[in-house]
Formats: sequence, structure tokens, C-alpha cells
Amino acid sequence: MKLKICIAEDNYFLTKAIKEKLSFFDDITVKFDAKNGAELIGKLEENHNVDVVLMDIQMPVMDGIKATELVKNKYPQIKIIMLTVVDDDEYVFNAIKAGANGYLLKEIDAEKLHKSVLEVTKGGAPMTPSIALKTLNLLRNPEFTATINTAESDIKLTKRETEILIQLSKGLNYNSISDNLNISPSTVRKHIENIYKKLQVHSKVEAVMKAKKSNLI
Amino acid sequence: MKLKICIAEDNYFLTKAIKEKLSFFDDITVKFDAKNGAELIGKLEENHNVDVVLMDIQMPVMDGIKATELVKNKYPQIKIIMLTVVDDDEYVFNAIKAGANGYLLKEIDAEKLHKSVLEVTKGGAPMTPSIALKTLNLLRNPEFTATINTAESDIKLTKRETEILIQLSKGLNYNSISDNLNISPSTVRKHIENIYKKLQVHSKVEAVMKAKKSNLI
DNA sequence: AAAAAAATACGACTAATGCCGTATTTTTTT
DNA sequence: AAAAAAATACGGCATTAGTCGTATTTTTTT
Repeated sequence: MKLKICIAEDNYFLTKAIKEKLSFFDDITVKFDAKNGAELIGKLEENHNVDVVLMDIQMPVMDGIKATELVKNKYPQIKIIMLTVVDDDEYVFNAIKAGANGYLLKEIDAEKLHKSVLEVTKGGAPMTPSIALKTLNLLRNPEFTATINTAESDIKLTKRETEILIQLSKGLNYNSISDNLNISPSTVRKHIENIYKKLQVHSKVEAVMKAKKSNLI
Repeated sequence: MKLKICIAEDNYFLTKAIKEKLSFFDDITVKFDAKNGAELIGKLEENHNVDVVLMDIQMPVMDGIKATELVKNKYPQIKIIMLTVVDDDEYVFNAIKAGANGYLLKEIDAEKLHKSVLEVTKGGAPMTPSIALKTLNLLRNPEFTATINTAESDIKLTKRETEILIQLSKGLNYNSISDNLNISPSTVRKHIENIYKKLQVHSKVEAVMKAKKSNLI
């Protein structure tokens, strides 16, 4: 029997795009769609014979987090996959707390979306690699899961700077870091100098703590 | 350039099986293997030019969790994928806490193993669906993650030492701490020296990180 | 192709840290 | 009261860290 899914997404074109992606697969059928959480709840009240909901996070009237919570409370058997353009920490964590079964970026291609839908119905938890990583990071830092930071700091570290911060967080000194990353100690020092400027700190401990608090590492 | 990986696995036949699985792919080369965590550490000390470690969890002498912790502390850039026969909650959580980047079941087929190795080097977090689910469940139940590490660490800091550690965690230097606590800088240094001995560390960052991990601050 | 950003690298200098030993005073436990 | 633990304190010395300035190469963006 075909898997019955529905879509909650405020952007009409994206809804259409998702439907097109899924149209290639004959084991899935889109039963209906809704343009926000409230509409989804209403339609599910009429007919909740649905296997999977593809849920946008950002929607007017009622967003995907709240809708997930309501749907999961009333119809726990329905699997919910969150769709989002950004893999923001706060969204990921709140969606998981609300009971989402999977979490994908909207840019996902047709085949992966199809696989994810099948996976979630088998009890799996489809996630894009970047989001899987975020869940691990959240687990590693339980102190930050308790108090979600709403203040989005616009501190941007480069890839290399992040790598070096991670090494710093292990208590490694300049020489060890330079050895690990195959660059000269001078370069390590310069990177750290730049990191300090960006974070506005003046020591390793400060840098590591601030980075952890800002979810930079 | 080929990805350099190594294998830590006590069962010779499984090591061989993994090597065979990977032999189909010419972008990966197995540099060496070890039959337990201790041997892995030893070999990495000679040559840590390795991108990914495939690590068994259950091994004699030193298990994969402990080995992961040590490797990650010394060479944070090395990616570690845990391999296990069971997706037990506690194992998964401890492996993640230790710093594992991915978590796969040993029954994985060659292609998925290959994909996972590539994914982890790109910063992703490869997981089998059942384990991805466990991470979500762990996140949804913070009370479980909070109360897991009760067994270990009979490290006891005195009241003063704890006070000083908290100051350290703010990135304060000896003079500021001495000023804050109304004791001489010499005393601060001595306290910190004692803290280091208790925690078996050699720097501020290490001390703060270890204290956080052990719920001492 | 040009411009901007990121990564690389060195030298010099001062400040801070980590580690050693030793020692006295205060507080707590037995 | 005696013993143990904790807190206080100093000096010395080698290493590491933090802060300048400057400059080239590589990668990414426009």
C-alpha cells in the first residue's frame, strides 16, 4: 500500500516543488497540503489517515514547531519530517523536543527525500549530515540544550579558525596544534590572534568558553 | 590524495573483513590497524598522519570509548567512526561524549561504509538510522543524559579549589583571581598547581574542560 | 581578470604560565 | 590534644602565551 503523506508549507512554489520531487515514486502519494500549522491541524481533524507529514518550520499563523507538538500529541503514530532552509541550532533542538522524527534541508534531492520518507516510516531518523552533526554537538553540550541562546551573534569564524579553536579546547599548545594541522607555529599564533580579535577575548580559556557559549565549536 | 584510515578492532577476521570492504575503493587506503585502544595510541604516536579511525567499541586492554577520548584530546582533527554490533543506549551516548564523529553498526555494507568515511571527513556525522534515532531520543530525554556519569571521577576538590576553577573558567589570570579572592598571587598559583595534580592536567583550558566534563564546576 | 578573503609565515618583545621546592598558619577531623 | 587537611605564601626558572608589525601565497568571490 502506498505511503500517505501530506505537506505543510506556506510557500506555494515549494509545495509544488516537493510534490514534483515525489511524483517520480509510485510508493508515495501526497494526500493533501496545508499552508500553515493551523490549517494542517484542521485538515488532520477531518482525515488523519496519514503516514508522514513534511513540515516547514517557518510558517505564519502557526509555525512547524508548535504544529509538530500538537500533531504528535494527538496522533503519535504520524511521522514528522521537518524541512528547513537553515540548520539553525535552536530550530533543530526545538523541533526534536517537539517530537520531530527527521530533519532535512529543503535543498534535498528527490531520491534522498524519497529514501528519508521510507526510512522514517521504518522507525529511523533521517537527517542531513550537517544536522546529524548538530544533534551530536547538542548531546555533547547538555548545558547549552537547557538554555537555548536566542541572541544570534554574528561572529563568523573561518574553517581554519574553527579547527584551531577545537584544538585549543583540548588544551593543546601552539606547537602541538601546528603539528596536528601541518602548519607552522607562527601561523597558528596568527590564527589565534585573529580569533581573539573576532571574539574580543585575550586568552585561550576565554576564547574556548565564548565559542562554546556561542555554539561556534 | 587518498584518505588515510586505520582500524582498531580486536577480532582479526573483522579487521580483514573491513579491509576487504574498503579495498574496492581507490580513494581510501588503510595505513595500519591495531588490536586494541592501547596499541592504536602507540601507533598514532609514531605516525598520526591519519584522517579517519574506524574504532571498535568493545576491545580488551583499552576499549574504544577510552581510546576515542585519548585520540580526540591529542589529535582533534582525526575523525573517529565507532563500529559496534549493538546500538546500546549507553554505548552510543558515551561514544558521543567521548567525541566520536560517527556511529555505525558492523553489519554495514561496503558502499555505505565508504560513503560514511567520505562524509565524516567533510564534517558530517554518519550514523545508521537506528542510531540516529537514539540520538534524538537522548536529546528528548535530557534527564537521562544528565545523570549518566555518576560512576567515574572520585576527584575531590576543596572549596577554595572550586572557587578558583570557576575564576579560571572565566579566563581570569593569576593577578585578577588573587585580587578577587583577596589572597596573594603566589597562593593562587599554588592552588592551581594542586588542582592540576588532582585533575592530572597541565593547563588552564584542560583543567576547565575536565572540570566541566566531570561536573566539578 | 580583478578584487577580496583566507591561509600562510617570521621576528621581536613583554607578560603570563607551569613546575619545582619549601614553609607557616588556619581549620577540620579524629 | 594530636593529627590531618586545607589555605596561605615566596622565589626561581624555563616555557608558553599574547600582541605588535609586516608580507607572501592561495583560494574564493565578484
